[in-house]
Amino acid sequence: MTITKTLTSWYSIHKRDLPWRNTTNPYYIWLSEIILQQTQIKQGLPYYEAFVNNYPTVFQLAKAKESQVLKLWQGLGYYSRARNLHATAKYVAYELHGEFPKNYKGLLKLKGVGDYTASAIASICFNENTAVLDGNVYRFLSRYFGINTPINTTNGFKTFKALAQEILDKNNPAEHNQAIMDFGSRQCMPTNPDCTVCPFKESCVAYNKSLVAALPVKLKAKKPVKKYFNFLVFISSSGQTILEKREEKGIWKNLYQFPLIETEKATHLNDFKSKLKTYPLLNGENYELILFNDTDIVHKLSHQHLHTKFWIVNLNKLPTSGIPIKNLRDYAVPVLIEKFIDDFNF
DNA sequence: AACACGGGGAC
DNA sequence: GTCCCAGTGTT
Repeated sequence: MTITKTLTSWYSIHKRDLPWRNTTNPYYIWLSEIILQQTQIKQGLPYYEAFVNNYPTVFQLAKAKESQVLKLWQGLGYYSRARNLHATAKYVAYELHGEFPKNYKGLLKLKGVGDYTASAIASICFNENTAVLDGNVYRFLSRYFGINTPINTTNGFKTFKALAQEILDKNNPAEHNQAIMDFGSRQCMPTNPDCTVCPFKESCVAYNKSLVAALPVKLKAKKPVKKYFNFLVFISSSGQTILEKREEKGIWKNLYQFPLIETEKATHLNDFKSKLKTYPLLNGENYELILFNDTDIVHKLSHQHLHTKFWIVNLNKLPTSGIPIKNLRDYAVPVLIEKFIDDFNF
């Protein structure tokens, strides 16, 4: 029995019924693949439904404003995916007349489409023999073949990509690729897989050498840096507040937030008050300052831990142009801000 | 080659 | 707390 026959036999019983499994339309496959990058299916599924419903074709996505696309993406993270999604939709709609490239090489040129996504679309939509290599495939291959090369290195990528390509079913790459990913996700899972029911238990190197928990090998990530954020939540007597768009590159680009003052360490009421005396927006203004959260809210991201205070600034008239508080929810904001808006009773 | 980029969920 | 998730782009 070949690997691929065992995989597809397993897949015929255990495959999940997912909305993008019933189509080979590259627009829908592309949409699902971008949404699922570094994202579990359970988390991405409602976003896929929302995008399909709001933008049934690439032309409608192309016509949308980026702010609308980011609003629909709100909460999913890695927002460059949404910005690249929109840019690519415009490119496909207006430069390629709505037709996605029909092979790996062409797909790879699209913004937000890398080796994995190009391989997935090329195989699923166009039956091109390009093996996918995602977290699930890394895990299965490293265990089955007993390979301890770290997966998050250039050498690891080359090694596992070549192996994935070697075992790819050249007669049915679409089925093979989806089967191997589902298998990694549902049978050969990261922790405590039930290897006693695994169809590969006779030949799996990791299982037979008790290396399942040790594979795959992955180089350690850096520790996240701590940052100290102070958001100024302006509230005017006419019910307005101030939102700013994050224009600079980096985290949350093109999302909105309350005016932010970042400090080197945690602040307290009195030193923050004196700090505000040199803050341009509040220079010479009369206002009342109230700290919303007594203890810092710690928002944990992969690379940053954000220790956050929300300062309520009550005043008669805003020092600059603002927006009605009732319109706050029209703007795409980070989850940290969204949670505050939910918790604070405006 | 190393790093930045979100947020949720499992253990 | 640690690790992972249908990875990609930048430096």
